[in-house]
Amino acid sequence: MEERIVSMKSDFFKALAHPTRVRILERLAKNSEEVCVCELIEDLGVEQSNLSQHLSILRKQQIITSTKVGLKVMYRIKYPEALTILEKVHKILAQQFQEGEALMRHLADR
Amino acid sequence: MEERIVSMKSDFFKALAHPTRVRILERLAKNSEEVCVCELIEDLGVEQSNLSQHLSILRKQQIITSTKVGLKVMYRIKYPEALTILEKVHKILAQQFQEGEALMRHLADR
DNA sequence: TATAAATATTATAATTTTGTAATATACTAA
DNA sequence: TTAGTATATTACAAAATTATAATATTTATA
Repeated sequence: MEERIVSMKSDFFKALAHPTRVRILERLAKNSEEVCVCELIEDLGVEQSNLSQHLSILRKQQIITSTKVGLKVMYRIKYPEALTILEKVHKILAQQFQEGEALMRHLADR
Repeated sequence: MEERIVSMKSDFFKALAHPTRVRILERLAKNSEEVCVCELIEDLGVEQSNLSQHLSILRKQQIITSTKVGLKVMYRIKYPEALTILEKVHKILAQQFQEGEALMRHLADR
């Protein structure tokens, strides 16, 4: 049971473990209103099909939700706590930058 | 450049996106002291080689650090903020449980 | 009803991640 | 120096993730 919770936590992190999905959340965070898929396609510059799959992954984790309005589908963040997690990661990276570690490590692995 | 930061954020989440790595962090969080690899092997019940690789991934992201003491290598959490992130995820899951969503979704995808 | 627009789903090949097994390294003690 | 202990690294096959392309679904409108 504890086993299962751990697995659910790692699933949560998996949902955030892709640049496009991080960008989706940051875009939704910007104007805390709903954003339609069409606008996300424009702003993020990714393929419609690809974006749709990434949205699906975030939706399954209940990090975002959507409502259909006419032809369009509007997405918004469901758990604002997810945003504070993103902010915390940003702060950790900032700290690592100060110590000169973050960028070097990042560059090393490419 | 912003592009690169987004990529570093998703790399950070990737480091947490595995049950064994979540368990490593939670084990290190328990007694906020150092823990040797041998103890982690015991407690987590995973292969030595496998554990070592997971430790390596967390080390690269600077989430943990190690010091060698004789034959043993002691690990500890480097950025305590990483733990608060884990706690936040726990709270989000708890909320989702209350709404009856979390477990169902988890079970559905197996 | 037929067409078009917006989004989702499916299939699939390429890439990445993972676990196991084997080997290597670093340190201690005899 | 030799043997033993603790941990890391490497090689590789299996499993999971990803992007692209093709197709399907839903809704609006002519």
